[in-house]
Amino acid sequence: MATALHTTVEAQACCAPLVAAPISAPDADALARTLKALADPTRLRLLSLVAAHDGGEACVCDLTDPVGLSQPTVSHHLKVLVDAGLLTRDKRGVWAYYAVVPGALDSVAAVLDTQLRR
Amino acid sequence: MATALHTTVEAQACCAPLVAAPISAPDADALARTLKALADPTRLRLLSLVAAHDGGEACVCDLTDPVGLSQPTVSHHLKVLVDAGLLTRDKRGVWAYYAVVPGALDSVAAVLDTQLRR
DNA sequence: CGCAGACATCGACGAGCGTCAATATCGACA
DNA sequence: TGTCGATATTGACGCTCGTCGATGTCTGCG
Repeated sequence: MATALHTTVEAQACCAPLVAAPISAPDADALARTLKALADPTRLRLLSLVAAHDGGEACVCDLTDPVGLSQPTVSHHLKVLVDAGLLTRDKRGVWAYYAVVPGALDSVAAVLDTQLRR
Repeated sequence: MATALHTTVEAQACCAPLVAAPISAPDADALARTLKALADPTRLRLLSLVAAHDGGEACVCDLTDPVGLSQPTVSHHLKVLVDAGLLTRDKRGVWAYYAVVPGALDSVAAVLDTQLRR
């Protein structure tokens, strides 16, 4: 589904007029959906493992052992991350290769700084 | 309890050697605790409302109406945010004034960029 | 074709979360 | 002292989440 986080980021990320108006309810909902996908230690480790892997991509078999969970559980977490727009899935032959979406984390960080700073 | 997020941030936030090694399990746990506090639309709105309020602080009575929830529920969410180290509580007389912790959100954003970028 | 392996889906279970009404606590003020 | 008002705490409810074992689906290979 890839929640878009289309919150209007000000022209420049640095030194915006700080918090002018509070976040709207729909924007808060969208941000919360993305953060909920991130707010799990296993998913953070999976994201990190994929990012640190050779070529920036990894298949499920590379990730099952490091996190110490069953294969269905790892597949479930990866699906959550893909649905949140944080990971991409590329099935080549028998293997499914996951890679981090380039700007996704930056967007989250930018919204946090822009909308909630003081 | 104020989870510290003491993950060692590289010397400069910009252009670090990207993801060298995956996040450790304890670090992932600490980050997840903070993100879990953020991953709720009501708490995001409360954080935003406090940040946007005059003087950077607000009491419970200022926040109950905008979010449309009961007073105990708002108090509960504020306690979660304080326990996560994202808000401070200052009780003056009958009122309790909440304010955003200056660097907290920046830390979260920095860890996201540093540990999970590619 | 038939088998083996990689991954996804399903169903179920226990734990945790968000919300509320009811109640408790505490400070201000008459 | 006694009452009022602002906030915190408690107990309960329904719902969501993380995890697993079992099973389904699809690909490559003999």
